Amino acid sequence: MAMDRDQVLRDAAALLSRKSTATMDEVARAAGIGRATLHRHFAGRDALVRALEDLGIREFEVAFDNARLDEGTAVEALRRLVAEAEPNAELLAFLVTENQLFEGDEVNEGWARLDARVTALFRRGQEEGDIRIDLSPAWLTEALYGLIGSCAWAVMDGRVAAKDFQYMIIELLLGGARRSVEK
Amino acid sequence: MAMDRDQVLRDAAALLSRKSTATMDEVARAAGIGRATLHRHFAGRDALVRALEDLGIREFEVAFDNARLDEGTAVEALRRLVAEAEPNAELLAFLVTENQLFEGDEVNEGWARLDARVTALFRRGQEEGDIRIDLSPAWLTEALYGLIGSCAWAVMDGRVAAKDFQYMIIELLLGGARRSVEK
DNA sequence: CAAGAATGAGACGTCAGTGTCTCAATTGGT
DNA sequence: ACCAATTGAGACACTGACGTCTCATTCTTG
Repeated sequence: MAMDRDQVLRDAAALLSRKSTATMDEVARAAGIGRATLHRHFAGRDALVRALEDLGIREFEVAFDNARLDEGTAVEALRRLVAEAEPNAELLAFLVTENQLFEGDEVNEGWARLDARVTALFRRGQEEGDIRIDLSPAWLTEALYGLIGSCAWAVMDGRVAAKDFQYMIIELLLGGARRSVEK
Repeated sequence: MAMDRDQVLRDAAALLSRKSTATMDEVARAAGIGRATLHRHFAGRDALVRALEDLGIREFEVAFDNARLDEGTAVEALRRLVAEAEPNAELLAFLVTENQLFEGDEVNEGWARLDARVTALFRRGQEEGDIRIDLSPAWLTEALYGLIGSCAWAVMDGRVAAKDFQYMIIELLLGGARRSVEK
């Protein structure tokens, strides 16, 4: 069977986001391939992590494009964004939790660019009056990442149904847990 | 200077939550002590992690007690909970992200007990009509952990002011990002 | 069906991190 | 000021993971 590079990386992300000290052998097993094959495609652990960063940035660059963050209201764009992010949620969880990586790297740049797009989205929502102004765009961005990661883990552990992924994130992020009188 | 065991563990958690592959030497430096001293107090890396689990569970057991989760409305209790959790937010972040640890351990039990208390709090809020019923208590629990961890990191990185910690978490968790018409 | 490419399993040397030890320096209590 | 306890720094051997290699097997392509 031909190795699906991206799928291997996704499996690696799912494992490493939960057990970042996992052995290369464990990563290989988690991806269903041999350790030798893993080394053939990724020179070493560093290269693997670098590849995870690259894939993550590329995937979310595409996801953001597909979500058309500039179209419609910010709230609508946010819904599309979460939907587009779902397939790569575990990858995002890994990148967010392991940002030891962003130390003097140029990867920092790619990530900063993504960050800026999300932050700008929230800011636009604030300017249009749809998003609260007492919560900073930077915090809302972090919170979005955190909720996506948390939900991805909850789904992995079976505490949240996969089909509820988008709903749980969007509803909590936008509406909050408190039950409003109206509605 | 006498070594402050708990402070060392807190420093270790702050580092390990962001760089879980950190060396014992790096942990020691982060805690401002020598590697030998670190080994004197914690037999090894496993023992260190175990100590982090123990401290975390103990701290949050106390924090939950102090928050008096059964008194007043669930929303009020939740505010107290976040306030009590703040000093140990980085510790929580470590425990939540590195739950590889919970594999056949008895630590699982301590954590499950804490989990149950938070989940029960959200459930109580739902029964009292203050919390939305379309978001499961299990998810709200995970989301709370995630937001606390995310905010702790954001504060560490300077993206959120430390003084806004409680406000950012509580307001987002309870009220959501969307700006409601009334209010 | 045959030739080429890719994979899995295992063996092997290497090395960074670990855990232990010693000893001088510092600290804290009396 | 003294003594006991603790610490930091360094040296040391050891271990587990890493990275490379080989070879038989499987998969792919024409």
